Amino acid sequence: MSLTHRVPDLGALELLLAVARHGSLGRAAREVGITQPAASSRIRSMERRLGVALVDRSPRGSRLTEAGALVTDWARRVVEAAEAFDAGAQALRDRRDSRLRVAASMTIAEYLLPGWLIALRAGRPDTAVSLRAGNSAAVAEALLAGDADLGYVEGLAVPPGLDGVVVGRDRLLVVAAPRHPWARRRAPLTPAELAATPLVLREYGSGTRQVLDSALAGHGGVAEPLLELASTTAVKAAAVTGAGPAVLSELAVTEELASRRLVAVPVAGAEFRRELRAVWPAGHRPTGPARDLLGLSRPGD
Amino acid sequence: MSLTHRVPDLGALELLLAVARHGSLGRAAREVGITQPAASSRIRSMERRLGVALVDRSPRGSRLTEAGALVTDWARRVVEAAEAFDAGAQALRDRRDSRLRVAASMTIAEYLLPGWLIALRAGRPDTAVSLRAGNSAAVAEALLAGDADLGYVEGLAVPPGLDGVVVGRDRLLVVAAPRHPWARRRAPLTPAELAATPLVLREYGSGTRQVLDSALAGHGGVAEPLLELASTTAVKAAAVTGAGPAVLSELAVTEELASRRLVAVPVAGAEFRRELRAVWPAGHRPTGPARDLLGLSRPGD
DNA sequence: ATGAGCCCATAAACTGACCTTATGAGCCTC
DNA sequence: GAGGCTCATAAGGTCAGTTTATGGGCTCAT
Repeated sequence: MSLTHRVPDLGALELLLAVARHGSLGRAAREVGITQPAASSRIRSMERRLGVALVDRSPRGSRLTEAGALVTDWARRVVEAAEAFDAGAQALRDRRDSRLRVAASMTIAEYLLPGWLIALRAGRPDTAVSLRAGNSAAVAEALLAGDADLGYVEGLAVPPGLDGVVVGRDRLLVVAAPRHPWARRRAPLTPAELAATPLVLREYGSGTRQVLDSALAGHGGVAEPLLELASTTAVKAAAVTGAGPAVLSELAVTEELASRRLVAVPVAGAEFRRELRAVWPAGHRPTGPARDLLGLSRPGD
Repeated sequence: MSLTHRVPDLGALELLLAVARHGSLGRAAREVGITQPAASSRIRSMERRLGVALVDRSPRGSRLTEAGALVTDWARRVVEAAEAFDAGAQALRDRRDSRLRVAASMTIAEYLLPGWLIALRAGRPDTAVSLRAGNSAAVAEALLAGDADLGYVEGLAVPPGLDGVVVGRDRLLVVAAPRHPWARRRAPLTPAELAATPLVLREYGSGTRQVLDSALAGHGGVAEPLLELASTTAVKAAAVTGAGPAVLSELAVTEELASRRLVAVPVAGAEFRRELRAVWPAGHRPTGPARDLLGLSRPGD
């Protein structure tokens, strides 16, 4: 039936990665903390389930088969997503009294922060991080009230009372399903055309909506939306199924663009960039773990 | 301990997504094929494990909490990776006698094909697909011998005896850890500099290596590699930890670039693009399921 | 050549997570 | 207030994955 019955569980995938690294079932077993027979049986049952031999066993160790190498690469992506899940969830848990309290806008919390937290944990395993997600105003408020040590916002400017540095850039992209007429255009869209067309947008789109509104203000403003949906993913899904063009953060659609489930439509003349900034109360440069995290998120310096 | 104890299993994540979609535990349970009490207990145990309330229960249904919405988005990425795993693995299983036999180069098989197969399954659930991965020569051979119905290759030209269409473009990027001096350069690298620098490269890098060699042939050829590693991921890992600059497919590093674990270094004057092509025996345009898959991979037409 | 040390496989028994069925309680609509 | 929906709790069954114990194959050094 469903995924669960066809895809091995995370433990099995981790075990497979360990086998790939070590070239031995026994040593892989030790790494993930089980005994060798358990590993043997688990890999075998995974091979049965997939119907493909994954490792070549020999008295001198085990190597991945060609198919095994491919499966391992797919498994790695699943495990990496699970690590990001874990890093985010762990930060979400420690509501109060954490050593490092971070407040971030939704896009950053969703797509970037988990990666930074994985890196932070690699360097400082004992740092407990807590995370609050909200719009720019909420982030600023948390920082100024002393409820957060470091913030991340996306938008056009640093909120008043805060200092900040740019840690990345994001673009809003106009995307459409490959079958949509816009996907085949030669000429870029004009801002006026975009403004006149009903789009699929986020409902509570503070970040996205704000940039879009200000970019199109001079062209008559954004048209009445075709659909207003509650989550980024809902918007993506609507766009993929061809409901209409959507405007989404570049970070949210890298996957879909690579696999061509969505196509980016160039727009002439309008600037849809927005800065991603780390912010803190004016005059109080972050110290301690906040400084470490800041360093990870702007690694160029 | 490890990931498995902190991250809910795939079934629980799917259930959570179903709850988000339906706004009700009971209906979500029905969707994933379990009973309502099972769903209730599973969601509860997930909340206990994460230490965060995920859904607001009420006599009129259940809605995600704010934290729940964030967790659900992370969960979705895990589930999507699992779906890609499944699509790939399923194709790998049906070695022989499948209705649609695909041969693809490694990069395409790894990063793009699973997405296309998910889409193919959505439209034609009963099509059994089999997959062989290999370099361009192996793909061509399989097609000409009648062992494959459709092929995908990356490279500079269509192999002799085949027809093909471009289904996408890929760039090779020079990437370095954020702390590497190249990450802070203002001026683009010159091809000669690149050619003179020892790099981290794939060992059996037919595709990547071929493009790199030909692009740098006029500048003295590629220097002796710093490291030669067996998998794309090993190369990425080495680059991230600062072993040295690497040259990798854009498709392989979108994640790392977005989270700034790696930085792309511009190169002046050298063209590192390569075409991704669907190919078939000359004169035998694909029909049936092969045509469907071809349509999915070049959705622009 | 023979024993030590690595590799993996198999067998039997234990454990626990997850499932189902059965039931109850709260809220809303008619 | 009956019937619809919602979710929670309790009791019992099932099965995957675990451990411990054992055996066989290969290689290397003595």
